[in-house]
Formats: sequence, C-alpha cells, structure tokens
Amino acid sequence: MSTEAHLSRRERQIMDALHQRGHATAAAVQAALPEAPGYSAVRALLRILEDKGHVKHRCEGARYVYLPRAKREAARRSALRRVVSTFFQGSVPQAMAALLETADTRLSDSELRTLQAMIDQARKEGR
Amino acid sequence: MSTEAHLSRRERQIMDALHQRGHATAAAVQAALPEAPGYSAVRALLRILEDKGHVKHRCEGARYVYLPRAKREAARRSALRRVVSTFFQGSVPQAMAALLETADTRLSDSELRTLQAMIDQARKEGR
DNA sequence: CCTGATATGCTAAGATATTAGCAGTTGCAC
DNA sequence: GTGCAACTGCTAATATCTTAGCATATCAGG
Repeated sequence: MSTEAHLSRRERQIMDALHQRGHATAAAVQAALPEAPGYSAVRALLRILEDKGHVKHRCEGARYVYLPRAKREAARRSALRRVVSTFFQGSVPQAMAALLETADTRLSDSELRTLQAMIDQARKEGR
Repeated sequence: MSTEAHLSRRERQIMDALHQRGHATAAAVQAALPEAPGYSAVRALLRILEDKGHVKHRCEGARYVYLPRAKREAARRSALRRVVSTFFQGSVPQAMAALLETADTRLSDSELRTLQAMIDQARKEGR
C-alpha cells in the first residue's frame, strides 16, 4: 500500500510498462513510455526503482532485462484492490458488474460459461 | 489515457481521495492523504488540479467543496480499463476471475446469484 | 458592529524528480 | 586483436513538484 502511493510520475509509468510486458530492456521501456524521455533518463529511473526495491534485473548477455520484483499475482491483486477501494467503495460485486459492461471486447459465450462455472464454485464453497 | 499518466504523485493521491469520497473540502482531502502535507499545500494542489481540468468546485457557504470533473461512471470504466490492460494483458475474464478470488470480503450467495443473472443476460444478448 | 475562526489567492523558497552527457565495459563481426 | 555498436555507472544541471506563509475575505456569535 505504501509502495505504490510513493512512486513519482515517471516511476509509475515505468512500473506500468514492466507489469504489462512482464520484463523489458531499458530500450523497450523507453519505447513504451508516453512522451518518451531520453535513453539515459530511463536507465537512471530504472536504477532508482531498483534501489527502492520495486524492480530487479537479470543480465542477459551484455544487457539488463528488468522485471518487477513483486510476483505477478500479488501485483494483480493489489491493483484490483486499489481500484475497487477507490472507485467502487470496496464493492467487489459492483466492480464485477462494471467489468462485464466494459464491452470493449464482447466476451465470448464460452468465456461467459467459464465465469458462471467459477461463480457456481464460489457458491458451493460459500455454503 | 493521457490524463492519468500525467499526474504527479500528490495530484494522484488527491484525485484518489476525491474519487473515493465523491467530493470533499480541502481539509477533508488533507486528512485523507498519506503523510499529509500542510493545509496550504493541499489547497495549492487542488487549485492546480482545477486549472488542469481534473477537478471542479462548488461554493458551499464560505468554503469550497471539490469534486472530480469526470463522471463517476467514466472514471470507473477508465480505471478498470487501465488495470485490465496493464495487469491482465487486456483479458477481462482473467480480471473477473481474479476479482472473484479477492475474497477480502467473501461474496454473499445473493450477490453471486445477481452476478450469474447478469452473465446470463450477457449471454442472451451475445447470441 | 466587532472579533475569532476558518476560508481563499497568491508568491516565492525548498525539495524531488528528470534529464543529458561523458567515461568506461562488454560482446561480436571481421 | 581491432573496431563498431550497444550497454552500464555516474555526476551535475534543469525542470517540476511541494510546501509554507502572508494578505485578505467571509460567516457566526456575542
């Protein structure tokens, strides 16, 4: 919780790019940023994020490949919790309803059936 | 899209507080901020956010009550889209599944039934 | 009608975040 | 082994964000 709230604008943009891609080189991150700054700037930010513990890197040949330090699952949960809390006053059902209506991409019938199965499962466990 | 990405750290915190509460005075916003800064600082930020068009205010007696300029529905959609895109590679079903498992608060059976009804509805419309 | 408490507008100082550029490495093709 | 191309580490300048404080306005109570 304290973690995300402290990131600066660029740091946040970079974390988003990394979460979206899973991992990326400095150059790839740069390409992904809105109003991309210089290459040096990106590298500096990545180093700072690494210092702060939000990011780690692997050496791949001569270069670094950066990735978020948090497990993907944890990051997902945390991001969802933040949105539900901030925009839906903590109501998970309302958030799910809004997701359903997102309709950017209409869900396929099989996807919907899968969701129903999951909900069935939840109902069984609940009782 | 361009909107949220540009906010600075404090600006974002303030927008979050406003979205969560719907509307708030400068003092209320201040109280809501992590590591709350001085009152003047909060007012200055609110003015800046108003300049940028993210916030508007009503006069209520002698004081201002601030609120996000975007309609709640739009803000919700936009926030969800961002999370789905950043953390779920655009997969709405995966996001819904994760929401279901959030289990911070276990959903009640009636909430689950409501969700199923919504999904049924979506399936009908889909075909 | 005063007065205190609580507001707002503004400006400029102080703190952070962002950025560019230089110097030194490393890997690879020739 | 030489040279090119692409990287990294670092430092110092610049831009931006945050903040405090002062001057002024408004409301409510005595």
